[in-house]
Formats: sequence, C-alpha cells, structure tokens
Amino acid sequence: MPKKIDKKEKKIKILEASIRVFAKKGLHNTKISDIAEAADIGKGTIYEYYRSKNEIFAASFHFFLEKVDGVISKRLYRISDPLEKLLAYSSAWAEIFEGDYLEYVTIVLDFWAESIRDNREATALNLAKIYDENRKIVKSLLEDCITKDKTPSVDTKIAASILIGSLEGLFIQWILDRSAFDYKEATELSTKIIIDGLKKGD
Amino acid sequence: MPKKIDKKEKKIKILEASIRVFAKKGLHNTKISDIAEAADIGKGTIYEYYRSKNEIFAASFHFFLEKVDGVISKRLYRISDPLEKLLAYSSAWAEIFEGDYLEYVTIVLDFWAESIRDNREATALNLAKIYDENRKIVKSLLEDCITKDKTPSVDTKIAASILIGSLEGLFIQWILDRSAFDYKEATELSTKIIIDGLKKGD
Amino acid sequence: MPKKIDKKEKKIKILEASIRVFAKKGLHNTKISDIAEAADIGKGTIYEYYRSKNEIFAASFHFFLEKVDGVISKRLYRISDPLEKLLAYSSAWAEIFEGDYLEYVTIVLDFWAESIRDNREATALNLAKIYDENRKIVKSLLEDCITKDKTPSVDTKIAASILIGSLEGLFIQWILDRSAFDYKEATELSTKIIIDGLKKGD
Amino acid sequence: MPKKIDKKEKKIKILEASIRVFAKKGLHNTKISDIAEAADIGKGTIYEYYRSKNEIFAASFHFFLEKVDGVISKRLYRISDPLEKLLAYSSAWAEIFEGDYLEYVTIVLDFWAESIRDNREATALNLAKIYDENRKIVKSLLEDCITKDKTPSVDTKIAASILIGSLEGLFIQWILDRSAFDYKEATELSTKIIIDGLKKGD
DNA sequence: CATGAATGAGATTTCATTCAT
DNA sequence: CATGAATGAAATCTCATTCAT
Repeated sequence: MPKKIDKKEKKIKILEASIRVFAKKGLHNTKISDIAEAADIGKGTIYEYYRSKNEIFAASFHFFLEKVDGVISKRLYRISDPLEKLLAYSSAWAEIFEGDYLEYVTIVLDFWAESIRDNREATALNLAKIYDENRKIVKSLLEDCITKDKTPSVDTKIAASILIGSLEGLFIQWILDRSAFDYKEATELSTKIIIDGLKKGD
Repeated sequence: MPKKIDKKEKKIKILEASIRVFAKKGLHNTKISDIAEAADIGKGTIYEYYRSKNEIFAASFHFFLEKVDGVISKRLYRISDPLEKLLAYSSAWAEIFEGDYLEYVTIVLDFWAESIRDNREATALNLAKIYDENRKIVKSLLEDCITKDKTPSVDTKIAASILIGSLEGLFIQWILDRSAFDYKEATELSTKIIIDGLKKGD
Repeated sequence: MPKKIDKKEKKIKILEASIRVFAKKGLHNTKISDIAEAADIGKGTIYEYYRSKNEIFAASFHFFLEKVDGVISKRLYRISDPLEKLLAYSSAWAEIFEGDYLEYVTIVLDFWAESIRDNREATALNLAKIYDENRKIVKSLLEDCITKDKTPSVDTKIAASILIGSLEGLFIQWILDRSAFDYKEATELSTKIIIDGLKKGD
Repeated sequence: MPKKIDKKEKKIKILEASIRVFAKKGLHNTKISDIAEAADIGKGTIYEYYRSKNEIFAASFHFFLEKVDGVISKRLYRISDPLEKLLAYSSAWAEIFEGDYLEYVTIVLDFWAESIRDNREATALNLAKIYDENRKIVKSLLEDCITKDKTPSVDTKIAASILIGSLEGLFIQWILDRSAFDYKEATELSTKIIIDGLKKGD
C-alpha cells in the first residue's frame, strides 16, 4: 500500500516545514500560508493532512520531542559509566541546538508557553508528563553516580529537577545572548558542580 | 472643568488589569476588549493611555520586573552574610510567585518568548541586559561565599549563570506541575548544592 | 449685552481656526481636536458653539465666501469702466489667494467636492446658487463691455460661464503647480482674450 | 485544481465597482464593504487584489485617466484640420461624461482634492504632470490654429492653460447645475471664443 | 461656561478555513 | 488528491460626541 506511505511522508514534510517557520516567527505570527510555502505545497493541501493550525503545532511539538529523544538515547546507549552517562545527557541538548537544529532553538519557548496555557491533563501539549519522565531518568542516573559510595542525604528527585532545571535555565540565557557563555561547556560544568555538591552534602 | 484625573494612576490600573489577563490568556489570545473589561473601562479609553497592545505588553513587562526588583532588594537589604544573601536571592522568586503574584506566574513565559523573538538591542523587551545584570550580582555574591577560604577554581560568571539557570529551570517545571516539588525548598537546596559543588571542586 | 458679542466672537475664532486646519488637512482628515487645538480651546467647548463637525464645515464655507465677497465688492466698488471692472473681478481671486489667504487655497477643492456630493436644494453647501449669482454679475459686466458698440452675437450667459470657468480652471492648475504660470497674469489675460473673442465673433 | 482566475479581469471588476461607489459617495464616505458589495464579492476578497483603500483609489484614478485618454486619442486620430482637432478635444470631455461615464462625473472632484493634498512628486496621484502634458498638446494645437497667418502675440503656453481651464471650470459649474447650460455647446463656444480672442490680439 | 476624560459605533484589515474545480 | 480563490468572523484602532465636574 504505497498510498499510506506517501501520506505519512507528506505529513512529515509539512511538519518539518512548520517547525522551521514556527521557530522563526513563533506560533501566533505564523500563517498557514507560510507553512504551505515552506513545504512547497498549496495552502489547501495542508488541510488534507491536518485538521487545524493547532494540530500542526501539537504535532510539530511531538515530532521535535521525538527527534530529541532519539538523539539522547543514541548518545546514552553505549555509555555504561553513570557519570559519563549523566554528562552525555547534559550536553545532549547543547549538541542538538548547536548542530542541525540550531535554527529551531526558539520554538522551545513557544512550546513551553503554550503548554503552560493549555495545562490540562491529557492534552496534546502535556509537558508535565515529559518532565516527569526525564526527572525519573536523571534521578536514576544521579543515584548511580552518588551511591557508589553511600546513600545520598538529599532527595534525589529534587536533585534531578535541579539538574534538569539548570540545563534549561542556561538554555534560556544562552538563547537571549549567545555570547554570554559557551552552552556546552556550561551544561557540563553545571552537571559536575551539582554532582560534587550532592556528594559533599554528606 | 472635567474631573482631574491622575493619568499615572490610571495607567497603572490598566497595567494591572492587563497583567491579570495576559497571565490568564497569554499575549496573543488577549484582546484589547478583554483588558478594557478587566480594567472596567471602555475599549477606547485604553487608547487614551497606551498607543497599542504591544506597548501595553512592554509596559506590563517592565512593571512586573520593577515589582520583582523591589521585592528582591527589600529582601537582600539587611542581610550581610553572603550565603544568607544568596539563599534569600534564590528564594525571592519563590516568595514572589507563592505570594501576591501567584496568578501572574504564567506571564513570565510570554515575556521570555517575546523577548527572544524581539531580540534586537535597544528594544523594549530586552531581557539579555537584565540577565547580564543579574549574573553580575550573583557572581559577586558567589565569590563572597566561596573565597572566604580560597580562590575558586571555576569561572564564577558561568557559575552565576548556572545558579540563575537552575532557579528558572525549576520555575518552569514547577509551573507545569506544582505537585512535582516545593518550589521554595527546591531553590534553596539548589543554591546550597551549587555552592557546595563549587567549594568541592578545589 | 456683552455675552452675545462674546459668543459671536468665539464662534468666529473657532471658524478661523477650522478654516486653517481644513485647508491644511482637508475635511475628512481634520479631527475636532485639531480644530480645538488650533483655536486654543477645549475640545468640548467646540460643541457649545457648533452642533457638529459638518456644521463647522458649512459655517467655514460661508465665512470664507463672505470674505471673498467682501474683497470683490471692495475692489469693484469704485471702478466705473466696465472692462476695468471685469479685469478687477478676474484678478480678485488671484489677489485673495496670493495675499492673506494663500494658505487657505486648498480648502476650495473640498468645498467643491462636498457641495457636489451634497447637491440638494436648500442645503448649507449650495454652491449652485452662488455660481448663478456670479454668472449674473459677470453677464452684466460682459454686456456692458461688449455692447458699447453693438449687440453681442453670442449668449452672454454662457459667455459669463466661460469666463468664470476659465478663472477657476486656471486656479486648479495653478494650485497643482504654482510654477506653471503666474496666476494673476493668467486671469487677466484670460479675461482680455475672452472679451476680444466675443467682440470678434460679430 | 481551483478555478483558474484571470486576476487582471477581477482587478478591473473591482475597479469598476469602486469607481461607481466613489462617484456616488466620495472617497471618504466609501467603505471597503461598499465596494465589495458593489462588486458582488466578499469584503476579504478585495484584499486579495489590492492592499488598501487608497491603493484602490489611486488605481481607479489611473483607470479613469486611461479611459479618458483613450476616448480623446480616438477622437483626434483622424482629424487633420487644427481647428477641428481643437474643437474635438474640447468637446471630448463633454462626450465622455454625457455618454457612458455620466455616473462617474463626481469622482473627478475627489481626484483633484486628493491630488492637491498629496502633491508630492512621484506620487500615485500626480495630476500636475498630466496637466503639463495636456498643456503641451493644446499649446501645439493652438499654435497650428493661429499661426497659419502670423505669429501669435500672446504666450501660447498660458493660452493653453486658459483653454483647458475654461473647459474644466465649465465642467464644475455644469456638475453643480446641469440646467445652467449645455456642456458640449459651452465647451465648443469657449474654444472658438478663445481662438478668436487670440487672433484678434494681434 | 469650559473642559477633557470616557466612550462605543464603526472602519480597516488579517487569516484560518472551506470548497468548487 | 491538490489547489488557491473566496470568505467573514474577529481583531485593532480612530474619533465625533457626550457629560460629570
């Protein structure tokens, strides 16, 4: 059934175009016609594949997250040392945005803003769940790092939140002023400092 | 003679209404008529005080920052111990949002998003400058904390970025899911961990 | 009753201001607040003296026409030679616009445009009547000029229309490009040529 | 594939509708929705073809001028006798407005008024240039008429202005009161009188 | 009387979505 | 399927007029 495949391919084509445009202009300043133009198809054709602009936004959101997930998994896959794994996790975002996705940087803020506005359970933009998953992953990695020696004295769930938070907080500052610091360096340093801090707390 | 009106007071009245609405609906979903209604005045009256919706948004941005600045200065004012000062700084945001400004929480994301989109020098929404100032303050506080004993081995400017980043990254997670952790506790813990980490790094 | 006089004076003050503004911006681009500012009074005060913007426009129209009438009568008053009288009539407009009323030039077009749109009998802007009166005056002057010798072979009513028409047609061209010709010279020449033409026609 | 639409044809359709409405109501009292209704299309459709109301007005101005130009050229084309040519020129406008374009008469005043207000070089409504061209044409025709015999004693450039002026001045009077005289007859008479006057001046 | 703050009707313009071809 | 012409709901903004002081 070649038709089915074509359909999926075209959806992705539209998605990639939409991410490019959303990133440059933001959700609300992006017109359907902009996306159509970027995807090099007719304006009406969009509606053969997506029901509305919001649906495209939600889809591009997930498309983006999947890409990110893919990059992260691939990076963590082979590493076994917990510290190395954590450092790889930390610098993954830096690598993503400094690499192929450089131009998509600004879309993340829109995802955040819309997610918060649309914060009901079971919505297409539910970021809370994603953060929760990430906290679990990082929590586990952190525990592996620290408890080689002894039980940590601080709540590793909060610690995970702090580590993730620092990565994203740095990200915001870096987007606003890319000359403020080197993002990759900062994320790695942050991770090291936090791990050291957790160990010392004993 | 018509009623003598305090223009400044009315501008603030409109601003407070606009912040309330922006916070609930976001910049792009907020209509001028929403603001007018919230301020309990006519639609046309808005334009006696502000030239456009964007001007209101920029003004509410600064109004908000000034409030925050005020709260922070007041908290740091009397404290002399550097560590205490840093902890006070860290928990100031928590206090702001958990107190009177609870409902204004979500507007911050819009500020970020719009600022990034409108990232030219000398624009009304220039956040880069504000972050730079904050980094300088925190850098100085950090140095006071650590160098009591010896020279720090890491770049304190990046360290300041990391600390601020963690506070804001935690903020985002907390907005998305307020049950994930206690925000105030998390910010204080984060500050302690980072200071410990910086000390241990030697 | 000094109140009465004050009232009239203020109406005139408003009128003079309105003519100045209408002349510069045109009827539709003139705001009531512009007139108030030009008259150096409050916006609401205008409505103590005039019921609406259109009423002001109509009043300024008549005020202007009266001024013109005054200038013309004064010029024709002492002259007895019919040709001289006609030449004086012809150059009167030139004198008006090249003198004190230079800046008011453009308002005339608005008067025309609005008059045509509002072309009902008995309306405040009825220009048809005014033209009719002028045609009668010029017709009579023309007859005095020509029939010194013999009866004219052409309809002097149409001839009067032609003469008046040429003065105003020249006026439009002159407003559009004041370097095209000297208006006063052109009006006088026009009158001479037309009189000559009427005489020759025999 | 959607209906293949001739964009140019639709622009003209809109233009013709707009001229009809402008003629009846004037530029400033004409709403976009009036034009849409007259063109029997949706309000939004207008903006697919023109960027703004002013653009439509400017376009209708040129559309109108081209029509007029076309009519005049066609009339003068075959005539070789200079006097006949001049008479044909003079009565062309009469023919235009008494024929198909009768209802469009009043729009001319708006063109004048707006042109004068917007009197910068290189603007869409630059009438000065058009008058200049017309003066040149009439000047040349006049010279052909008069100098058959001898050199004219008056400046033929001003004479051309006078002749054109009389045609348009008559036009204004005629619009205001169509019973005042027969427009076509008046224009021809005017031309004859002026030529006679120019000849006699010797 | 004088005022200018307040207003809302109304105008322009945008754009997501529909649908005839 | 693909398209883009057509649309009207909805948003911003203007300004003549009112009216409390």
